[in-house]
Amino acid sequence: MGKTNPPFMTGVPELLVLRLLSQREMYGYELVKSVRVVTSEAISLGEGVIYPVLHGLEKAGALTAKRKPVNGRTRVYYSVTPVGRDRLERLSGEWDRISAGVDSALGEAGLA
Amino acid sequence: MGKTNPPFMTGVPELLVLRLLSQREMYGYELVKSVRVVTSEAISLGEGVIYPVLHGLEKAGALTAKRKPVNGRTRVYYSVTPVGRDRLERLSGEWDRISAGVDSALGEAGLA
DNA sequence: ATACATACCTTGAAGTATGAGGTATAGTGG
DNA sequence: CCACTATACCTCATACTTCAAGGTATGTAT
Repeated sequence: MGKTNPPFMTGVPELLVLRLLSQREMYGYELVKSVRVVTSEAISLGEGVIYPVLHGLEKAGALTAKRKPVNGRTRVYYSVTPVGRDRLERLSGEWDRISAGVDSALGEAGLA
Repeated sequence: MGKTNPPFMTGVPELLVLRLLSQREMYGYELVKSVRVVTSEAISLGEGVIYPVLHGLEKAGALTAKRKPVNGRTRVYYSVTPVGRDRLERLSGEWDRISAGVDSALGEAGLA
């Protein structure tokens, strides 16, 4: 049934979604593909990850949704609110702190 | 009641414990303090985190435990087994992959 | 006596990434 | 005309794991 809490991924989807949407509005399906691109294929998030994150952030007031019909299909575009920008900054700082800590610990011996 | 799944921390305790023990054997209480030191105070893990990780890794065959009486108190020293070294390498590579991906995504716009 | 550091431990709570599965329309190749 | 793929939205159960708080006990300093 697949792994549920893979190492180092907690919080990453939310951070990436906020980061991407802070540059331009996008819809869910587009985000799925964009994450792969901006992480150089290092990280791949399924729709089952993206959509819940989107809904959660919208409920938290960090995103606003806008429905647009395109070619008969409906797309839901998301934009970042001021609340979302605060959240991005906070999360981003948290990431920097922790990744610096881990890298510091890992590099104790043979760093290039 | 305190946060349970803080962002970016999943897998980090295990990685740090394996990394520290790969350098020299240590006991739980010592690890708690060492983590703070090697991460430059960026990461602090309580005993409620360290001990379960230790027990889990021992059960998985990644660590071996050795009881030593010191000054009337008992210390349990842990060492990394070959299985643990494999696990450390795998986790370490995973960390590098994901942190590189995130950094790449975060740096898309205004990197210093 | 009081308090703090050492040193081990367990427990309940809660968040969350994942794969699989579900619906529906548009376009493409045979 | 039919099958298949891509687009585009969605939900759900599972299982993992960190965390704070609390518990036991000894040594040391005040």
